[in-house]
Amino acid sequence: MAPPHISIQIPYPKTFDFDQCLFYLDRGYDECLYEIRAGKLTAAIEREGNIYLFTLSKKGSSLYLQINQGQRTPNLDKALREHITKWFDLGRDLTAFYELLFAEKTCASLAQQYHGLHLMGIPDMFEALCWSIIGQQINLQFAYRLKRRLVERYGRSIRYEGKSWYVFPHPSKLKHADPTELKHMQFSRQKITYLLALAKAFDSGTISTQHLTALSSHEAKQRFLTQHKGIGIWTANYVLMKTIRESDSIPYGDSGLVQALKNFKVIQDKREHEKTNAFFRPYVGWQSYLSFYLWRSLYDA
DNA sequence: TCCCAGGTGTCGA
DNA sequence: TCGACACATGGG
Repeated sequence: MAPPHISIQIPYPKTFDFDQCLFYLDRGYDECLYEIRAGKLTAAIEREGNIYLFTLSKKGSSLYLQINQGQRTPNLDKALREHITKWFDLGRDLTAFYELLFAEKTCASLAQQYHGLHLMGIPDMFEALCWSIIGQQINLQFAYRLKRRLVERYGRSIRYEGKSWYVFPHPSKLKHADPTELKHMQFSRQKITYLLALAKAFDSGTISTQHLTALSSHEAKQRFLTQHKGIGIWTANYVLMKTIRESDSIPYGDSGLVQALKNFKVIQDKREHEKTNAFFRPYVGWQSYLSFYLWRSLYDA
């Protein structure tokens, strides 16, 4: 175990506010892959077959990452740094986005209320796709419960101070999951079919982040994803936004997005597609961020 | 009981 | 291409 005083420093851009991000991560759902307590984030991560536990906190103008469990190596330091940078989108400065919000006026309050909130990603594409499928057409509370059952049954874990810390199940493990068992865990037949097919596709290499990022256009990426059963346009856009951080990936039709647009009086009905498009048009380059901020606004509505 | 929730697939016009 | 509908389950 690494001595507790050893920690990795991770710098962040001036538009970043750790507390805003922690608030988003800790919205009161039964999250099973990390824990937030007293301004610190603790989570497990799997690298090169080993599971490590780390805690992330803020001191001054840097984030500090402490490894609680697992042997520390230079490779691990680098991997953790990359993981946090991807998860919190630390490579991005939001100044231009805030200028746009102020210029467009309709949602200018977002720039003030959530200043420093970065788009919280899901770096692992398999996890992002599974999570999208789990969450389709059910309420988030139930979706989190299903995720917990899946993770605790098929995910690897590490013990630390009397508690198990899980990482998301690996495709090679999930592809062998028993459909009957998943049914007992309250997964619908559709979700079971989609999840098992997805696990097989990842395990065989049919779907991979490398394949996806190699495609040239947003449309090509959408097509690549939506040819798989269970992945529709909403899921494709959600994953492109959360995993490879496409800047203009709007999850059209999303019920939360529709609600937020109604709250801001942009639309009155979800079928007002042209009004929605016109609203998003000036935000090219930041449409994913705008969608994310609109989701965030729902928790204060 | 009814409607909705961070949808998707299928079918028929 | 588009709308209607089935799927599936919990919460308000």
